[in-house]
Amino acid sequence: MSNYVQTPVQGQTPEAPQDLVKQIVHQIRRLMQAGELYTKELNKKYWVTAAQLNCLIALYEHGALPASQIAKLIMVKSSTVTGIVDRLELKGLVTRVRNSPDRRVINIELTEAGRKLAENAPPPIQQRIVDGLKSLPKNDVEQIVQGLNMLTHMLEVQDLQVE
Amino acid sequence: MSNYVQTPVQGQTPEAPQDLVKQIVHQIRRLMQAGELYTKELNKKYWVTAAQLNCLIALYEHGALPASQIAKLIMVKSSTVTGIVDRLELKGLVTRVRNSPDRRVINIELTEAGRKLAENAPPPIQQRIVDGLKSLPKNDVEQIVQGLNMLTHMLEVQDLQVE
DNA sequence: AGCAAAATATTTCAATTCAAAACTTTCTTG
DNA sequence: CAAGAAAGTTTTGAATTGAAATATTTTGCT
Repeated sequence: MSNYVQTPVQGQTPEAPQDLVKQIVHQIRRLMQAGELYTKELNKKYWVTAAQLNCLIALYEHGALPASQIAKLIMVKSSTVTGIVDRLELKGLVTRVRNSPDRRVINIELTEAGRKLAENAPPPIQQRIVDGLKSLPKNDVEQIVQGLNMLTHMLEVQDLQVE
Repeated sequence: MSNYVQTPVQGQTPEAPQDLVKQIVHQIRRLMQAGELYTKELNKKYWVTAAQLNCLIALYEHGALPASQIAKLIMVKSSTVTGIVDRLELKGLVTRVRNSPDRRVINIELTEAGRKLAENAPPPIQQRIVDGLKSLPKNDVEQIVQGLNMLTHMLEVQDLQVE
């Protein structure tokens, strides 16, 4: 924590912290772009995108799952899962099986190749964060977590208010 | 700041804060999804997406700009700007003019309609954050900013290492 | 002058994402 | 039991995003 942390201007009105808001929005966009660039790079090197890898890992950790459950775990709508699973299926990493008594549900399970890929997984986005966090004191790590918690909690409360 | 902040487990090894990393990744995904849901909602109500609105606001604040400059301001690659400007042009909110001595550059400028829209802009994502921040003590706001700063700084340094 | 390199913008391509609508199957209710 | 609501999945359509390739123009160097 150092020179790149801009300290707020003295005498700022507490009601309209416009520049702080700008900073926050800016940072969020940077996070998103970092994620996008990372997934492209991942796909080029390992033939699997971040979304696909998240899906594989969810299946590895929880066993075979229907699309709706995967959607909840990787935080995406279920129509998005369809496309991700399509591509994983084309690569032979998962299969769709209709083995539930409820014939609406279609379970998605790892193939052998999928399981192997999930096991010695190519570095997901997490690894980069792990590496970065190693160099920070624990207090800073907790500050990041709490800041994000406040932010997401805030945005989700706002989401509800709009409905 | 309260119950939704998960306190870390006692006796955790400082070298592998796996659950903290999981929380951070989870929060980032929540931020991204909040942004996605917001832009869809915005588009439904105002016929303009968040990316398009950011582009309009950049032009309003800086005057006519070439695509490469817009790309830097709104933090996307310039091939992305092309598509955004295409759609804004279709709606008559911007025009492309080749008025530079350097005939490679194509300046994008607001039309009257675009200027009006940028002036009394429909609430961009910022507004939601402004509203949320109002209910937080200033210390918390600064914590959010600093947490994000650390995170993005970390990811961008990592980005460079990959090149 | 001439030619290679750089800069600017666009095109093409694939992946992600969500909403809305469609489809199938199950559940509920009268 | 039949009609319709609900649940699970997929399809369709539009926007965003970035990489890579392409086209045009400018610049720099010999």
